[in-house]
Amino acid sequence: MGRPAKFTHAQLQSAALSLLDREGLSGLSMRALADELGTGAMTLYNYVPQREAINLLVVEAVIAEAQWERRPDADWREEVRAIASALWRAVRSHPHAIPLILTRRSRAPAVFEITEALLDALARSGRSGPELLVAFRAVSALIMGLAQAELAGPLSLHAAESADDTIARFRALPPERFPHLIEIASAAIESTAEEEFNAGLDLLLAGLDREGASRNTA
Amino acid sequence: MGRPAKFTHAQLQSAALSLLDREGLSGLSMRALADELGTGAMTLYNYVPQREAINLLVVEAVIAEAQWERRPDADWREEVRAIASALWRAVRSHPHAIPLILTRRSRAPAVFEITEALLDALARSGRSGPELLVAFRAVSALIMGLAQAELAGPLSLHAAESADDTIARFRALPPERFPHLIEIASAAIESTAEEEFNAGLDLLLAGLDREGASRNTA
DNA sequence: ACCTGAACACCGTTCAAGT
DNA sequence: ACCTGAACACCGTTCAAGT
Repeated sequence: MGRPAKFTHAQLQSAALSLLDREGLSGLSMRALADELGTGAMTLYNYVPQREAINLLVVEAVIAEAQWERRPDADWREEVRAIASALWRAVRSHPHAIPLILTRRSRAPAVFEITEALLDALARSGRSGPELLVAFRAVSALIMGLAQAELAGPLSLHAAESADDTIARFRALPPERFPHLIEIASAAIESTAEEEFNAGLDLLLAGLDREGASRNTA
Repeated sequence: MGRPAKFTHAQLQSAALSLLDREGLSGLSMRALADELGTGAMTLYNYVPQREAINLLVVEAVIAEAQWERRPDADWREEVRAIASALWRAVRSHPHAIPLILTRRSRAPAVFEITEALLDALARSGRSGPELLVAFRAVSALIMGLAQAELAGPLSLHAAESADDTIARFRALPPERFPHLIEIASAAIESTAEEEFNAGLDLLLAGLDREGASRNTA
């Protein structure tokens, strides 16, 4: 922590994120990031011990974008929904960062805040200890899994290939072997990611509700 | 096609997977894979158009390992559980492949088979079209998200750091700000990945059951 | 047809040197 | 203390050449 210093940590962070958004995962290199900042590659090592720290910086930035209205006295289902949606939206708005987030989200300090908020909401369903852990695991797995699914295709229409190509690829499958695959591919064409996320979360919330209720009455 | 050919496709595939298992994601390079096979890097391009095809080969191999007992007349919940567990186990036994699987699973033909089987089981809950799509999305997001969560820590004890280190890291968090985080970290120490997976899947199955039931009686 | 070495344009990072 | 160019050990891939 000396004097002037050419860049701030925040400058590195936002330059890295915008470079990633613009050029994709393979475009985020030390050399390219240095270029983006108008300096040489080695200068970055004055701010960061290794390349991996840039990845963490990016994950931190994306998670920090998740903002929601805190309402500690709202129904716990509403609160879970608000937090989960905020996280899902933040992640989705930086699709190239998703592989990084999936593998590093728990090493980013910013995730502690939103995780604690989610846990607080889930705890109000009457869970604690191992049950709280499982509820948390399930909700966050669902959020990240659904955010990811969009990128992984082939049910996604927003990938490199067009909707027509996707339909064509599924039409090419033998219908007697893959009738349901063809069925959901058709359904996917008419649905949006938001609808699917909300409906998927509803399924899990129904399970959380029911399991909580059955235990409360037992 | 062609004559002799130095290697079979299956040889490439299993060499790539064992190299990945042994050396990790960064150890799986064209040059290292060629070494593993006792040839030069450029030879691989006789079998594969680009590096990315190696990734797909690996994903294909892992998914193909998911085997389960087909029982088309069993209760749909049991069938979903059997298929989901098989997939989860296959993925978990190749942890270094997880980032590849997450982002490429739907481009691997082997995934069509198991997906159709999962869809068939889910369809027996009385769902079709958009509802079947959402049920499928939720189940597969949960499987992949839970398989991934283990690697991402910090609630994982199987990562590079020891259990004591993990506990210490959470003890260092201010308890008044992160009470629930500390609570589930303690719970995680005494639970296994299998227990968490089964309990998480139970939550979702309860939701699938309830939503299905309410619709059937409406 | 299948094979392969040399070479090119990239990486992250070490080292040694500058102020 | 912060900065930085040269150099090293890697990448994936093109090209041109071998059988």
